[in-house]
Amino acid sequence: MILRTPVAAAAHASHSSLRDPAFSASVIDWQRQHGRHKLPWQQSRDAYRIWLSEIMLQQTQVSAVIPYYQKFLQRFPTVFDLASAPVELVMEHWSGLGYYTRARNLHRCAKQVVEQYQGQFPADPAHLAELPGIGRSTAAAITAFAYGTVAAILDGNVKRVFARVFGINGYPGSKPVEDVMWQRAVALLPAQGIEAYTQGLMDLGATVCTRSKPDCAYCPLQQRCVAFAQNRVAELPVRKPKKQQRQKQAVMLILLHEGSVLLERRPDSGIWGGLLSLPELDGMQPLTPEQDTSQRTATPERDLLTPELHAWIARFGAARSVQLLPPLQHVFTHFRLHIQPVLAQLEQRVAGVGQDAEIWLPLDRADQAALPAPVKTLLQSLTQPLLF
DNA sequence: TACCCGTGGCA
DNA sequence: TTGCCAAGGGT
Repeated sequence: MILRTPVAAAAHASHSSLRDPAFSASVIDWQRQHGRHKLPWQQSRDAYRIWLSEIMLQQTQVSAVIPYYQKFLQRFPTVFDLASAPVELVMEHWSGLGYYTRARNLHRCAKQVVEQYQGQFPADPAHLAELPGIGRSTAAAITAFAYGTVAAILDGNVKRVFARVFGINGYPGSKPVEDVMWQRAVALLPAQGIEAYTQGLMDLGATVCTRSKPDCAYCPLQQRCVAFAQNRVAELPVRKPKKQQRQKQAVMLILLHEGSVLLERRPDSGIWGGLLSLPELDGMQPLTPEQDTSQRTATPERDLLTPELHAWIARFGAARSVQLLPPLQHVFTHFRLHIQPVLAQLEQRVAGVGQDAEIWLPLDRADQAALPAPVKTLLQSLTQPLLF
């Protein structure tokens, strides 16, 4: 395996089979006639202004950026003004735009440009991409607009256009698909007119080849568009696959004595931080998919009513009975929790075991306690034993 | 490598 | 209402 720099890899990937001068010619011609020319950052070739706009536009729509861009430029007219400003002031002017590491990287980048490049943004995208907050695509956009450097961008607009025009299946966010698209992006670069070409790809994606209801009738690439020919415009690019919810399981112990249940206070950080909850015997173990699909049936008792469990219970007293209750699920934003309740009734409670971290709550007060919703539901169901 | 990061607009 | 996603980069 030969290691290559991104630039060398890009050049290597520029297979002649992918070249197609008519593609860039169509984009350039369309951009000059129908593209956007009056955006605030298009009025100069000042690398500082172009850089600022590109950072603000990362994952952010034009309409949201414009007021921030103008206000920012008014307060920080040059890279020197920005570099010498306190980061708190920069954050104030970024507040509301989101993705705040962009603002910190912007400030760091300004300092580096001043210190390492005497305030002049480098014209080599490889050098530019070394700076904080500037990746391969942003570096190419900045150098193309500011210096006319021929380099490829690959943002969300380009990915959408490419996915449709070339009929690329697969999620563009995945590494292999992105690699294919970078190869296309490099191979299709024009020798002349990089500014109009780069802007044209962005404009096409933003105004014609939109995510929903694209204006194929006015698209300069319609004749060569695979998705249009196959009537698959609505299907491409492929949607981001829904990440399968993480599955976790917990065995919760319901230890009863004289109408009260044993609770623990959870750590302040993490799920249910600071709430009271039932003791969890084996923490939250991830479930294998096989286990997940078999959750309809209760875990075999022999697997759960172990000697360790009985020993754990015995610390609190003599158990009259230990039994499994029906499992239940609780859905969080980012994972699904499978709860296996174990009900144990104490004949006698060992005195002095209850430390300050252990709380005995009367069951009839469960509805008022600071309990997680599924735990509260579980405890309340105990007062209606007919359910079991 | 897949996930995280903020906010607003849209269907 | 909810989910998806928009001029990506850092980890």
